[in-house]
Amino acid sequence: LGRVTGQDVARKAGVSVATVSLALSGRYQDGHRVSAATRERVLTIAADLGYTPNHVARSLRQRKTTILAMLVPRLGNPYYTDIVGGGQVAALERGYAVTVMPAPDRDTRAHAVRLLGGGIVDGVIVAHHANELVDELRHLRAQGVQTVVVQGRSPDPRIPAIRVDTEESAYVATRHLISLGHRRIAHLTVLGGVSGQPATPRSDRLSGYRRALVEGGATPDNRLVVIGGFRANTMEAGAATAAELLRRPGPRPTAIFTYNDLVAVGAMRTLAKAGIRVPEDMSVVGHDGIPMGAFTSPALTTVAHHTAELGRLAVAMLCDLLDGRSPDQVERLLPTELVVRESSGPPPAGAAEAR
Amino acid sequence: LGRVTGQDVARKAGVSVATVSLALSGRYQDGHRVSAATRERVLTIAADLGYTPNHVARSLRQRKTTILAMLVPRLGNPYYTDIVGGGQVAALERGYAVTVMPAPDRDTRAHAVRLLGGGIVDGVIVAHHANELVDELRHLRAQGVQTVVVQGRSPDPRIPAIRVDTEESAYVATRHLISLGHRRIAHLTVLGGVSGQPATPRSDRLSGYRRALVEGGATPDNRLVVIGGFRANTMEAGAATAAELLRRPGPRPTAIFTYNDLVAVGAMRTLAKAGIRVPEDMSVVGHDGIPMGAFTSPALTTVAHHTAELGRLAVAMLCDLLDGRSPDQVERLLPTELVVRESSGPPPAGAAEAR
DNA sequence: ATGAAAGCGCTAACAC
DNA sequence: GTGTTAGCGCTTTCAT
Repeated sequence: LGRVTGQDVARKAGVSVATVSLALSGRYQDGHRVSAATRERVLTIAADLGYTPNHVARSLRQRKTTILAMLVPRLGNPYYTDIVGGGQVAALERGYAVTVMPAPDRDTRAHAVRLLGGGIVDGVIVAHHANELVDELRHLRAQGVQTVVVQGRSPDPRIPAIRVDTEESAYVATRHLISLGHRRIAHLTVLGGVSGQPATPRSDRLSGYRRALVEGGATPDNRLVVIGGFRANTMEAGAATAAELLRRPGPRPTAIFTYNDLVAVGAMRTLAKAGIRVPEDMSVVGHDGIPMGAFTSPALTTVAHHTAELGRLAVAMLCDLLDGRSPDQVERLLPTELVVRESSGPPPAGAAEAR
Repeated sequence: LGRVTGQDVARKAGVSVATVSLALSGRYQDGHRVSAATRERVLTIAADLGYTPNHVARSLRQRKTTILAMLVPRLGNPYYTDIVGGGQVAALERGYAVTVMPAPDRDTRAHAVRLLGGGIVDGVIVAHHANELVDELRHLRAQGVQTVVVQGRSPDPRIPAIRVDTEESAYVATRHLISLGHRRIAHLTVLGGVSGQPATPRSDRLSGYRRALVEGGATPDNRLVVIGGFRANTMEAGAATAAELLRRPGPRPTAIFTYNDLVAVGAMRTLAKAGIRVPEDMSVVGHDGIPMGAFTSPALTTVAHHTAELGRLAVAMLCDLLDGRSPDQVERLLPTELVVRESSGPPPAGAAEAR
């Protein structure tokens, strides 16, 4: 379908393509300028014809796309989409557009990385359990595509990372429960790992949880740790792991700390169906602070990340990289914030004996 | 940062760039083939050098990007992200990658449309109250970028649309409440409209709601209709409009039908805080069937769209368009499904007198 | 102030 | 089988 090109505009305006480009770019540099008259004419004709410069050709020529990509595992988790939201406003301020590539599985991930490595964007922000994407990150870097990691470790000094200290935030969440008087605290978590290596539960949160437990004089008990599958950071998985927890023999926990807020929401659903009241019978504390947590009943106590800020800063770092400025620090940590709402309270009266 | 090009590979392999292209493309057509030996050599050298074809150059040459864009208002609403998810698998099956462009406001929307019109993708799926995007849609079409509308009207016979009949689904939702015995049914809705024209509440759902009311022998009462602001299809807006509803004088409704599930979740939160039990004191029925609705307490009764299918079919239609096949129908309607969960039940015993 | 020409990296037509 | 050549649509020297 005959797209209208700069050539068409040039012909109709009786000028050269170079002039069309100059007129439209509005760049008044060097001795190169275009008279107000021709400029005007070119502009009207371009508008008449509905001319839009071919962005692909421009990108090829300028070796610059003015587009940033954000690679996320899936859009179903508001945690990632909130990061994207923050990143997008920061990008727009700097003249970049943001495009989101969801890569839920191996195939789409491979496809996405191949494309991104092909220079269709100037840089990419990887918000994607980045520890599992080391190869992909290196590949992108090798192609000259600048990258910044969000909420993952930097695999390379030239790839800056920004994240939240999840060991610490898990510690804070668990300590909150301890300070309420809980001693039997369960943890619902998720399997993770780099391909080719044996899978282990995501260890940061687990160790923060254990640290708080030990510090509070409670002995970590593996029967209280339920490990969901690989992509088990979902409401479904939360419901399933909570059900598994309730099935296990032995005295019940009086509180649950979950991998993230989605898991907490799923767990609360299972508890409600089992007739277990939150927080009277059992407390629930989530992790990451997605908006949904403020609207559940009871509203969810959580350790909130500053998600939008995370995205904002990632974009800022990426733009610095693109401008040739290397960032002051390779790994940047953002603080978290304990948000106490309604789902956490003191353990039930009878629980002390069960201890 | 010296990207490695096909030229580099050619030089090192002692062949021409054309051969490199041929070898890598693996296309065995016409008389054009490359000997197994050179093919092998090119491949290893390419791998050694870490060569990735420049996708921008390829796109320019082939006038084909093999990328599809999905334009969505924002990522915070799972409704849209579920559509994207469905679209993505369909796209991948056909060899296309999907990229998501969130366009929450005027600026980003303009930016996105300019880019998309510049040929950076082969086609775009607009899942974006498309009635408000008529100009943008026409612009894209004029640029030769194929477009398909999801959940909006087709503004042009050459732009196919796929959607759910929301008048009907609102009718079904309301009729469900009527059949449970409710007569005072409130509706929380959202302001919409095309720019330049006076804003009105999104009329489809409102009229389906009214139709069911009239049919059920209940008189529509505007005091029971609360209209949120422009982008009020959120949990926050649901909480606010529900609060507004409770503040209004006159007998309380025994049920609420909401614009969508997010609004329902927000409304349920307000009801819970006001000590109003759902469904014993008041029923709530949502609309669109996002996953979250299955995990609230009580679980949300809703009219589910087949969201993933919507995305899947949109991509199928778009690919047909790209292959030169025009779709059988310009507007395609998908059925909805009433999902009765826990948030709807008979009105409280005393409610009959209040009628 | 404007035009001619080169070239971004790739693929496809054609020649050999 | 493989190399040569042209050209996708744009921007950007360099002349004029």
